[in-house]
Amino acid sequence: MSLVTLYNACQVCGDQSSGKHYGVSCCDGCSCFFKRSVRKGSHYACIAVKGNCVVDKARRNWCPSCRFQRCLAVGMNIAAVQEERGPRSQQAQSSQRLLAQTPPAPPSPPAPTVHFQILAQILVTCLRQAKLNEQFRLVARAQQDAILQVVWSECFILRASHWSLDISAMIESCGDMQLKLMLSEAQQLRADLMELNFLETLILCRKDDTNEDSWLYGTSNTDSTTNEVSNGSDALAAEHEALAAVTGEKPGAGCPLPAFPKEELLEYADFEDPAKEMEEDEEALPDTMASDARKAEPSGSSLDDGGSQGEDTDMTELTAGASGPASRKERNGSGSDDDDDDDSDDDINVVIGDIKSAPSTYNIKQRPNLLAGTTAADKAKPTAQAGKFSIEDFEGAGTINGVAVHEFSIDSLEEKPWRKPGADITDYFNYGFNEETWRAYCERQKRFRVAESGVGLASLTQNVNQSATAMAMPEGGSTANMNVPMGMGGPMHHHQPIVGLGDGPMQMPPPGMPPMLQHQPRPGMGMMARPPRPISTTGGVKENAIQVMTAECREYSRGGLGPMAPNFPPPGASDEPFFHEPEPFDYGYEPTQESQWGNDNPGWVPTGIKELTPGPAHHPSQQQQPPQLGGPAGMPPQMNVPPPQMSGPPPQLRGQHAPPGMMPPNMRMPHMGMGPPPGMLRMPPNLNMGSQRMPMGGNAGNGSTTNMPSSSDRRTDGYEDDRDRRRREKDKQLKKEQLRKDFLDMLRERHDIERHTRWYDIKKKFEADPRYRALDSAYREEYFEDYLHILKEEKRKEREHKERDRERSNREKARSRDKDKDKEKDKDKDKEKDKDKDKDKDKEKESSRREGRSRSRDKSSRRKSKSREKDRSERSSKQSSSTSSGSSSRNDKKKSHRKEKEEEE
DNA sequence: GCTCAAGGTCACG
DNA sequence: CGTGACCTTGAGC
Repeated sequence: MSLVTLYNACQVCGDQSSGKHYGVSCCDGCSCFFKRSVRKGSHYACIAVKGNCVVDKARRNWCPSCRFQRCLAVGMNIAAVQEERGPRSQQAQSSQRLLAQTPPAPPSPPAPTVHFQILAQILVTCLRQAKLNEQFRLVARAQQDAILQVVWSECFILRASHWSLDISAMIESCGDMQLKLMLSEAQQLRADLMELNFLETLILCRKDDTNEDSWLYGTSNTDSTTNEVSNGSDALAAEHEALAAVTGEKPGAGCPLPAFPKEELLEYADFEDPAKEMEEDEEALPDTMASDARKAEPSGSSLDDGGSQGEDTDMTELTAGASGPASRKERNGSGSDDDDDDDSDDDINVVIGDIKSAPSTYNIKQRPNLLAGTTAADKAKPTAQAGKFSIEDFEGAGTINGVAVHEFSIDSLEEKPWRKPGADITDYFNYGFNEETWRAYCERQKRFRVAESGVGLASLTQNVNQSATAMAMPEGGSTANMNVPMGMGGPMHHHQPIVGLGDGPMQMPPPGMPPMLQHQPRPGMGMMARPPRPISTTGGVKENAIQVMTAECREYSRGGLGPMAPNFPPPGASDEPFFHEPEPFDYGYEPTQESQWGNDNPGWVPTGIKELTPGPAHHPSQQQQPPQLGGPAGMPPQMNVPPPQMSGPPPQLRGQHAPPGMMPPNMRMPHMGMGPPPGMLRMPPNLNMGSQRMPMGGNAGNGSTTNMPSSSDRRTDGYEDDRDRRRREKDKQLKKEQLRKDFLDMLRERHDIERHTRWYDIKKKFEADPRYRALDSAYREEYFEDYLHILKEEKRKEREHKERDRERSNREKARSRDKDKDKEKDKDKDKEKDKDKDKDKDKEKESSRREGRSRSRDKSSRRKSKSREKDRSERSSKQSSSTSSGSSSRNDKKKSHRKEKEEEE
């Protein structure tokens, strides 16, 4: 082992390298670990599930999965691991036999198996990442599987292009130029981790022709909740399927990819599926494969699609309007021409009738104490069923002074009790909101609501304190406002009064509202517990009870949007990257969206979707709105979305599909109000539909169809707004990071900070520093803690290093000491032997004296030879024992050998 | 004979 | 039972 390698760091764990092992400079531990893993064919599962555990000296044993993955990533050569040779005692014999029988296999040309292992590793990683994708997780498992079957190849290319190890050689060896080209194109994106994840989400969550039929729109059996038919496989089956697809079994692969040996891949799929255990009891993999349209789509183009969208990473993001398929289509140039196609599935239902008086099929759990009043309409509603959500839960916003809670300006409060010293902010804000984040949250709520239907606008007008804010609302909201034909504004002011805006007691407030205004999320609400949207329960204006229901509406409801109680994170959260970027040191509890937003049941999916899927009976033929009732003539179909006030199912559909207690068709979830969930990119374009919907309601009121801006315009506006917003947020994030860095640098400049230094003691010393001032006070202490943590880590490493050095020097000293001792012992022995010889000689002399000089010489020579033999045997026994104890060295052997020779001489 | 990179062994946690 | 330090072995120079 050379000194150079001695002080190299292990490429796997950073420990001291003991030389090159399997092609990589690494430590004994990692070498051994790799060898054992390969030999045993160990399949590990990441303990943290994420597959991004830190592999360093201290933590390399935490997660063997990640360690092995790291081994592969740094290029350890599986093929270099030889077969077991058996115990040493038998090695000599067996090796001779082996040598005679078979020529030794060359260890290193990287065999195809290595490629497969690594490529399979990549594939498993990207499948796993997909499963962990925050947005993708919102989709039902079975749907995830279906999507993965279609898009795995794109994800694979994406991951492969950014794999830590350059796999281009492997890809090249596959001989597929197209694949190589795609890979290099993807590599040119040079996406960072966040962008990578974002692109992946785009791939996973985009809507396209394939999946809207098969799973997104509920025409397949893939819904996990409604279709309990399970083939016994778990979600891992998706990986199997995807892997199988690579092998050519399934035609779903869009990308040309190297043909993996199926066995190996399946093995790998088993190998590292973190979700396996978690999902064992989950639903089966759907049999439905992607539609032909999707298959026909050149994977390259789809990747390019993702890639081009990658440029928009910072702008697309959360809102359906911006990131949904419509925007994609617009960007692709087909624009609104495709709307018809889009909407062919939209199943527009126009329902005329007295919704209020009609028996609702919603399973409403009445909460009379919270309802704004028991109007006739309210009374008409059916009684609640326990465990089901209530439409009021959604639609009935809590109110403060007659203003919906999320439209109520807390700035208007003269007294802000949560600011008082000693006040517990959680007494006033739930879900981690504080005044600032709540305010921003409300802003966003308003924006979305206004964009959606104008209802928010209406409600804003009720709030004097906020009207100005609303009008000055940045981004999409204002645009939408301007587009709202106020002339149609019946619904806002008269025809469909807004729940919670009345004088009655407030209704269900959104999460985060002051407890005084809020009730706890109810069991059974699950993902439905989203912040409500104002809806009429008080007006009961029958003549406007027109329902236009679109598939988007349904899709919005069922696309897994539920888990987000508020459909988008609070502003505080929005500062965070859209994705959870794997934190290298992140092992602890990580608040998920679900946990933060009080989602009781993340896996919840609305029931009855399959049954509720509109059949041919109410397909466009039926659903085309009569001109006098539906949207204005010529209005794009997606404009004809139901007015938010709608609270009952289309009468003609009642009872047709929905069993008693089920949600009505087209209303799988009483979605209404909020914006799309973060990153629900696959949502249909009209999810951000308020601006389209509102005029619809207005139109219902007076039939006016004039001044209707085109939906595409509005969507584009929303898209632009979102782009800006994303840009701003990204900039903000960068600034924040820079501030943090500066702050840490500032701390580092002071050398008197120690582990136990307290922030309050030291912060005064920084007050003059601009870096200190630049940072928001809320973050200072936090970053200080971070710095202390970093200090600790550094000290720990230093200590370890010193200890290592000390141990090494001790070891060396001990060795030299042992050698000295051995020498001394040998000398002593030699002396003793000499003495013995002397004694023998004396004895011999004596005996010779006794027996006679003539015979003595012969005898003594014999004795001498005997004693020599004895000595030799003694030494050899000693030598063998020392070698068996493992402490002998070659030097010792040589010494003893020399002594023997000397003695023989 | 040296170095390097395979192997095996075994105390340890 | 996994880990990792340590030792042995054999090929190549």
